[in-house]
Amino acid sequence: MASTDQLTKAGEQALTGTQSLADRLFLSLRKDIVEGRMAAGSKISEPELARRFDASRGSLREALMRLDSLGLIERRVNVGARVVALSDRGLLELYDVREALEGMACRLAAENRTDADIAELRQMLARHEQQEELQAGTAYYQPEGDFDFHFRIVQASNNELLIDTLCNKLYYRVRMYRYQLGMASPRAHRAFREHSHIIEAIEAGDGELAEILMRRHIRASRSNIAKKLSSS
Amino acid sequence: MASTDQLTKAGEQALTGTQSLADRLFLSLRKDIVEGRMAAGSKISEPELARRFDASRGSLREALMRLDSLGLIERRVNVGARVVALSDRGLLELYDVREALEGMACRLAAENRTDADIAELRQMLARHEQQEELQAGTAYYQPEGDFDFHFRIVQASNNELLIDTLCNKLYYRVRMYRYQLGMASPRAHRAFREHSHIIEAIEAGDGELAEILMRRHIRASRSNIAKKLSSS
DNA sequence: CCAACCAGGATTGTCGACACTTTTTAGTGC
DNA sequence: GCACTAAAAAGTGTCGACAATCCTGGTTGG
Repeated sequence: MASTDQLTKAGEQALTGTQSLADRLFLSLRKDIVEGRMAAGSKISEPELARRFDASRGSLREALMRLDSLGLIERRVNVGARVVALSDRGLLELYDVREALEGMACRLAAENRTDADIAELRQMLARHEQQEELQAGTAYYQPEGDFDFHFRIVQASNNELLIDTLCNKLYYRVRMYRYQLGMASPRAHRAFREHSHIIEAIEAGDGELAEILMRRHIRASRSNIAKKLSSS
Repeated sequence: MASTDQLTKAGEQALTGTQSLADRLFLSLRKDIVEGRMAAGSKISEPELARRFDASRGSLREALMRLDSLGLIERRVNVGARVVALSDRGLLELYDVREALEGMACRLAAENRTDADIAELRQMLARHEQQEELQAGTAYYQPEGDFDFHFRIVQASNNELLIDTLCNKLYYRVRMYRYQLGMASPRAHRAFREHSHIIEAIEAGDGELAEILMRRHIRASRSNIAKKLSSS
């Protein structure tokens, strides 16, 4: 339950200019929820949080409102807010939505590809390969490497709505599940090859193939998780 | 600019129980934006709106916060909020996201179909057919009928995240474009046949086909719009 | 004439206090 | 001991006021 308690007042405001107190509260709370410092399903007390962050309840409520529309907390009128509960079903639903959206993102990335995008994707893949050779085995398909990959492809889709929906909304829920259920998948080598083939399809401008490969990639991950869930 | 000015204090609270003032403000403003009573791209003055709705700025700000995360307004720190601007690009982006998500919804609806869902879909289609025969021609593919159809299928997907994303978020943007650009498509008969085939695929439990047909259906509509846009 | 600068006014961000609702707790009767 | 009631405590919803910031128009200097 112990939180960071320190709002990075100066940090992170390079890009967007100054940010409000409510913004910082929002970012800080989002981090705490995603990384499990606020337990999933636990109740949220506005006065207590306001004291802890040394802010007024009004500003805090603004932050909570935004967490609500991110789907990270649930609010009920006159009752209060709780951190959203994690469930097997919720995780599987997330995979289905990602399959649809990231498949489309991958198709668009292939259709609108630019030299810069491809160069960056290839470079990232090379980095991952190096890393994989070093820590042969289970290391690659980790939050970091895998996430970078998916994140980058979505960015290359050139569809603002898609980028916003995935990168600014859904991915926080994904991260929350990863952190808290500790998804260390044993699909390291296979996942790397799949990533490689996806980039090839994008480079070739083959949107249809790129989408199919991305969907398979995500579906395979989903099956893997589903199997693990059913056996516990 | 003249608004409804009357918050339905009693209405709509049957399902969720009592709703807060901020809730009602949110619903009312959302309606005004979607239906164009607040012009797209226009600036929003918090004090003015608060006076108009006879509410405090705090409650109003809560409503604005939620409109922001719906993507219906855009806020900038210390500057204020504007109703989101409509653009050709934004409309086309919306279609791509819908194609991905509704395609998936359609697949899931086929895979998890229930007798109740199918009965309701068939019944709705029959209603639309009747309506089409009456007003032969351009009447069917109208906001109402078409929207009901897509809405119902998404509901049948049995994926809470998908339902929430489409029905409680994206569709308001869709409605906004429909209202304000007045999309009266001449695809009446064809669209109806497409709907019919989609339902058949769902009824047959053929998720793959159902998804393909839905994606084609949406993509055809997108092409239609794209053509119209480029010729103006 | 144009650019930079500087009030004045208006708008946004933040706060503390009050009203109402829900939950908890203490008490009473059976 | 248990169920029901009622008071009190805690929590949420709403409001009005103050402080910080931004936009507007006019002014000054080059």
